[in-house]
Amino acid sequence: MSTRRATISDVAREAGVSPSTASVVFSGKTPTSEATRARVLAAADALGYTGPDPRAASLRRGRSGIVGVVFDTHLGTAFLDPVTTHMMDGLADGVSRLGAALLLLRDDGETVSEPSLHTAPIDAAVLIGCSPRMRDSLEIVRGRGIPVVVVEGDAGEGVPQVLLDNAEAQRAAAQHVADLGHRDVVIVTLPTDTSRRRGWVTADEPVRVDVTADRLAGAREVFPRAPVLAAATSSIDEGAIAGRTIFGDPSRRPTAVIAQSDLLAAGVIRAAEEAGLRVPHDVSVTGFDGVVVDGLAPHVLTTLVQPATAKGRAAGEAVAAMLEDDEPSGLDLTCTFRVGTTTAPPPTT
Amino acid sequence: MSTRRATISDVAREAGVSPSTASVVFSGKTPTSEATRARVLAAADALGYTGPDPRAASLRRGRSGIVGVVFDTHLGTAFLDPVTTHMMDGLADGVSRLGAALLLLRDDGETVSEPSLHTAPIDAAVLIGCSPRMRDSLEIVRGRGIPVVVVEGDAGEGVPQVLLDNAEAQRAAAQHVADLGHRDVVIVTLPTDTSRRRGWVTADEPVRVDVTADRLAGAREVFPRAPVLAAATSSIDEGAIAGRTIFGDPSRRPTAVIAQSDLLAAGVIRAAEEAGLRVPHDVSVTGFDGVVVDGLAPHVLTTLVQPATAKGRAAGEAVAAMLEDDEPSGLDLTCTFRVGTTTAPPPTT
DNA sequence: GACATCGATCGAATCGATTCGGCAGCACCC
DNA sequence: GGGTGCTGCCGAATCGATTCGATCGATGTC
Repeated sequence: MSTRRATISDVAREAGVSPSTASVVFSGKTPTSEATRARVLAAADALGYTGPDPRAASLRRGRSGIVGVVFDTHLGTAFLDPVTTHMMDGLADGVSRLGAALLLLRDDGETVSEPSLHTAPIDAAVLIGCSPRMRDSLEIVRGRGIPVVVVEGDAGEGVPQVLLDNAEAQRAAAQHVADLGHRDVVIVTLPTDTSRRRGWVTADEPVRVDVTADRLAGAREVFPRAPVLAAATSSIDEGAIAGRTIFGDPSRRPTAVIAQSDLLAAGVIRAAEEAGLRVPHDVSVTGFDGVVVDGLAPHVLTTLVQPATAKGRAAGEAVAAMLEDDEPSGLDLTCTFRVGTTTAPPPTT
Repeated sequence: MSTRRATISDVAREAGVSPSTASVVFSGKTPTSEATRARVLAAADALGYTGPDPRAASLRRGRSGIVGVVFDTHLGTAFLDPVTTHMMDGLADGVSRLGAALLLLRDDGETVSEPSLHTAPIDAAVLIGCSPRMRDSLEIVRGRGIPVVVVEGDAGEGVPQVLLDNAEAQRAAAQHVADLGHRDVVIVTLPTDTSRRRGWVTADEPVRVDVTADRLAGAREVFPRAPVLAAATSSIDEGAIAGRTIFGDPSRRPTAVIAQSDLLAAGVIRAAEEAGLRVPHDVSVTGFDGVVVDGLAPHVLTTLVQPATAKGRAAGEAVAAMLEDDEPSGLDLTCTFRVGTTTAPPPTT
């Protein structure tokens, strides 16, 4: 019974047509008469043939219908971030017009087991962010001649990018804080490197993650001398850790904290409240992303709302365009500044 | 310049060996002399050959190294649920020993564009949950002769399942509530159907989603007559909506709410507090899942902690086993009951 | 010195479908 | 009735790699 599965040739023979005709019945690339069509379908049914083998089809076609999405973290970690989640959603939408599915790929440098970038049957790749490690991934993918789109990262010539006006947006938020009268500000950043080190960042230390660097640059335009504290990841817990560091020494408390993500901001707020500070009365906090942070109520974060879903969709559409030999068009998206209830003038002491 | 890419035959010719030898150098399936190995690698380098075409390889091998994960929701929606997220993480781990990657597939019934279950080059599939729609997916996949593992769903003979003791666990939690003295209880369920209808569920109404049905059965063992309210999805917001419905009429307020997920429970708690009720003094709330719900502090949810990551890993390993022709072993996992600060005896009025 | 042994390499078949030029049949028109 | 234009189907080449039995030298043994 369990001999090998039927092939399209078997079906063709059973239906009394040539393999090419049978193929055409399934793909619909060429018109066929209603009669043969029915015969082929009946034969397929009789033989339990469920359609062309995608492996063979993709070899011949040179297309697999799969777009790889490359992360540089544990998937669970990546999906913890609502921004990523929304972006994936947009991405799925964006590539769906291609009829493509998304393959989750992780490039953590030294994975030996190999479903990796080197060997995955993908038509195109989307790189999320652009840490140094990602740059390696980029090389690999380009080496394979696979079209690639980079979301929020600098990718070099010929690679369409989906960018956010991180620097300018963050500058605007910082300016808002400055306009309120704050002078004593601490900046809490996203990871500065893939090594995920946590701690104070000196002024001349290189920041290797584009998003982090851009937002930092924007904030520094307004507050060039503000102390900078890097978090190990974007999460409420990490924000709280940073917050405890910041508010731990009562003699050196800032009047405002500029966080590079909403999750971090939420954590900072939590830490502030733990330390007996009221937000925004004693300390102002700004975020970045504009995601819904559960448990932040009744606060409404002053933040930069970024179009996360649109970002994903744009990337998906750029991929689709490249695969259809259209011009690979990148896209620059802009954030919207939203004033919430977590910023106010500094305490008048 | 941009002629077609080099093939392994080109490399072989350039290196002065046969294609088979070149192939073997890349796959390492057969020992080769150091000298030829070096020559082949050099030739590959010279021609810009970056390794075997995965499409051709997978055709010949009959394996693609890809495991499909099938969802029946928007991906963004699915990933909003921390349980799913953790499970994906475990899954990625579990299949990694195969060197396989995960392909995100959505089966929303009528998608016409076709990266779908019918045509995806997957070696195996993992179905998450088992709504009626999923049962169709199951048929499709089995029709293609692809090994499949079902997580928390009834799949029929021969399909390994990764199950949770939903009914028993929920019964235990309900019993705890009963032991505290509660008699007036409302149950808030996960969606009962893919149509995602929200609202009261009558006693004889069929519940088509296995997880929902099992947990409901467990709760009903203790509270057979408790009113049942279905949420449209598992989220804090939905929980809050349900909570507002429940606490909206002051004359008919229950003393305890059994929610089928932590997110729902968190929402119910929020709604209770909106209505001026204190948890657990005025109303007790239990959850299910044991995930970390941001913003629930200072409450610690009384809930059933499920091993979400282990669930995913088990599914991944079952897949790996099937592909290696081992016995497909399912697994029954158990939840741990955790008493938190959201349950207490009913108010003594 | 002949023969068995072992390791590295080669040849040819194969995986399963798609594609495209060509060809047969038919209807239509003048 | 012969030429023209369509439709619908067929054949054969092709996509790029893998696999396995055969081959070929070289080494080791008696």
